[in-house]
Amino acid sequence: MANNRNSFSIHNILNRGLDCEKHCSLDEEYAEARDCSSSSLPAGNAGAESAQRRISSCVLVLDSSSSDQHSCEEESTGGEDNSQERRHDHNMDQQKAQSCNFEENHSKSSKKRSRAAFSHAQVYELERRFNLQRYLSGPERADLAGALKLTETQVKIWFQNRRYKTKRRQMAAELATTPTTALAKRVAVKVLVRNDQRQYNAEELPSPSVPPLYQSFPCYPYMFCFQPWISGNNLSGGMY
DNA sequence: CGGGTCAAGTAGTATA
DNA sequence: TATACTACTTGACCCG
Repeated sequence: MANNRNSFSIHNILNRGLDCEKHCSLDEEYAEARDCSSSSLPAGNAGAESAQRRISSCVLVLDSSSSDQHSCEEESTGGEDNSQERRHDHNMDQQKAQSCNFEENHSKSSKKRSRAAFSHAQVYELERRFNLQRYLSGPERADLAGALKLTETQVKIWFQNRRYKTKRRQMAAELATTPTTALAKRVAVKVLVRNDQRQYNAEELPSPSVPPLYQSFPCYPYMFCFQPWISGNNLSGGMY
């Protein structure tokens, strides 16, 4: 699991947010969701569709008011009566109970884990901030957490998950656009014949029993991008 | 009901 | 050593 770590410096971190903005902006995701949301969604774009619903509703909220918790609660009592809104109502109730007592809930080792779902306004603001910068300093995180009525831990985890999600999507996109021939394994092959002359003795020939590839490379999801035979940096998980 | 999404949990690592 | 990171994994929830 820890085999493919990429070390990074503060310099990388500070530059990363700007470098990757073109790949993973909210606008792009929203546009992509819009493009795919009509008929015949390919497999895997269900999320894009729901993202569209989610984001568009966020825009509706935030266009007309601020992004604080009050506007959020007002939104949930608005005219829309779809399931998303019902979910949101539930989320808000859940959050009233959870978000304020987040640390306490964590100290209790309850068997049943509850999943706090953030409100539209909270997600929108988190996304907006994520587009500006992928990493938050301590004070920045505290400010954002305070503004969104979340804990610093929740903001930190959200950014961690968001970075990983972006990376996964980018890797999947790269994989989809990379021709399969480019992923073919490069194998060092001994030159057997050169200028019509044999370059080997019969006993030098390798054993025909070559173990199958899958024995050498366990099948982790997303790991196939880090196959060691791919030289260069194009697919080496080059961190955005 | 299966699969996707998401917040949180976990393990290992880097850094101050 | 504490903290935050990545790279998953887990469990709850939602949707077709």
